[in-house]
Amino acid sequence: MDPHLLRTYVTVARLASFSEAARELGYTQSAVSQHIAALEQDLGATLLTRRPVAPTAAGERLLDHAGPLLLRLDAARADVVRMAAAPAHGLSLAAAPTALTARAVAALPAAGVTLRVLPREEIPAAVATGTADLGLVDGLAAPSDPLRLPDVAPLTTHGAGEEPVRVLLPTGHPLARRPGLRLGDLADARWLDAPDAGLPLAHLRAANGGHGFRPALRYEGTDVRTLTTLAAAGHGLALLPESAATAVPGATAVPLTHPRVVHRMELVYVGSLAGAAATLARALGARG
Amino acid sequence: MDPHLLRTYVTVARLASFSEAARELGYTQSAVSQHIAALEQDLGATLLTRRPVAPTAAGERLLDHAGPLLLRLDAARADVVRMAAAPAHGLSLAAAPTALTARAVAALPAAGVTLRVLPREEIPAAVATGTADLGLVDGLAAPSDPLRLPDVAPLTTHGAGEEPVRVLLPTGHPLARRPGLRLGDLADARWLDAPDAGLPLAHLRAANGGHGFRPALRYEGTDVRTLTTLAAAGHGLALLPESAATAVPGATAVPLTHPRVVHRMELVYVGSLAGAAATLARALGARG
DNA sequence: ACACTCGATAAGCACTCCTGATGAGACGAT
DNA sequence: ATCGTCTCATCAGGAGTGCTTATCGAGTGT
Repeated sequence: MDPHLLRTYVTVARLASFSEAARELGYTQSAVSQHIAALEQDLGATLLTRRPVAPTAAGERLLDHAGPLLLRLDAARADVVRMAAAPAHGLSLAAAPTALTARAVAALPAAGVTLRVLPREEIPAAVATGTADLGLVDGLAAPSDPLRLPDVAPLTTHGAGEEPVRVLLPTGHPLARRPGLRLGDLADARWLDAPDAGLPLAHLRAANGGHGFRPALRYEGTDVRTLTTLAAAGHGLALLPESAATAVPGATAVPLTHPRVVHRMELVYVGSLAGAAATLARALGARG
Repeated sequence: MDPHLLRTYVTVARLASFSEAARELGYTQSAVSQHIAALEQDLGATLLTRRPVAPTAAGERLLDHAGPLLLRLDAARADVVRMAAAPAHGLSLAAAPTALTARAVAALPAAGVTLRVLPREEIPAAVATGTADLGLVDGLAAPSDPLRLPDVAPLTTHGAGEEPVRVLLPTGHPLARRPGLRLGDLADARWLDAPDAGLPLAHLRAANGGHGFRPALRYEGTDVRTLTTLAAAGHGLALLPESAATAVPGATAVPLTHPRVVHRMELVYVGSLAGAAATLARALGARG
């Protein structure tokens, strides 16, 4: 199972074409054909149907594995290379959209920081592969419980604060006057689905036994303001940290009383912090 | 970063010898030397000091990555191969020690099952690499929260029941008469440390901010009866699921009132269940 | 001082892996 | 139906890789 072969396999599967994959990878079509044949012989299973080119059942399983595998490989290489390379001069921070509270932004130094906003799931990968020196992820969790992060590499995490969670709804909404809301009562409401902006509706549905939490409008992007505007306009409910949900024109943020979850922020990095990264981490309120 | 090179690297690091590693891998010493040289050139960093052979800082990082990486690789291969191979006749179940409640054991069919008890952390790997068809893991979690499992491969998990947690102490112990105990009050007590038998003291310490929960006696093994006997003899406290902690001669099991955690069991498998495995899963009480 | 162990290096050779050319189906247009 | 075209499989050849054997140089213990 040469990573090379794996890489050509995933591109062939993605492009659904041997010749296209060959062009993209800089090989000849012949080489790609031989790669796939070698993989199939090695594993003792046909991975792709030809004409049309599509993964078989076994091929689908391999695809599930291949992504994380190649990612980990990149992460390992980046990690080791980083130790040998000269320390970077700038400092780059990858943050989830809703993790960028005013407090976090205020903690950034005046100059020399590159800030990149990414979907939450991609942040550990970005940190592991060296795209960012420091990651700031967030998510819902039971109070003082650590977040569940995809483990692409051995990463270190530090808690960096928690805050209450609120349900954002249009001011005219019948539930907007309530002092608090229970999530279970909102399963049948219309929700915003914004996986990249930190509103993982699928998680809520899963926590509710797979029922309810049907998406009304799906937003693909990482802008929280857009999200709050959509919620205010009645396109669906949004579950947001207090700091992101307050002071939204035309919307009311009602505290969530049950289940007892908080919006938690965590700092992610590889190895140990040094220099500017350590300073920033302290400023962001990282606690052991 | 050929997995081959990675594999020889980890064995060299483990054996702290090029020649020994060559013998174990069936290569010549020369080949091993060239492998390491190739890796070092590829990554642009020296990974090992020679004489004595020991990993450098960069090498240590690579070692951290290599284990999970090679494991995932094995898991991927096993998963794909399994799809092509004939379905196994027997059914093998890997279970964590404290996950084997009387209810679980009663659910096993009369014949045709291979049962293997493993430390909790190894079960996902065993299932992923095909060593077991079905895994039964357990652990402490907030009520209805899923467990945190090392993700070696894309695995499916199903909740399979929760039960209260109890602190097991000798009947004569001053705290044994209490109706309930708070974990925070027990940080300074003497605890049993049994990582393989499902008593991860390190987790308790981590949850407590790294303080307290000092190990009194460390037990390396997977036998729960031994553990309860040790607790009854006063060698240290043990945190166990209700079903494992009750009816222990000489010991009293006091409910844990805070934090609100439960002992949760989950079924782990790869892909979807079929045949005997599905029947067993239903019997074990798996819920969607 | 000596033999011995261990890792690095050099040379040789088999084998791998790529390219370029050709073959074999499938599909659409005429 | 026939042709042209597109796509993947196969074949043959050559550059390069990766292994082995052989030898060296540097520590190490006797």
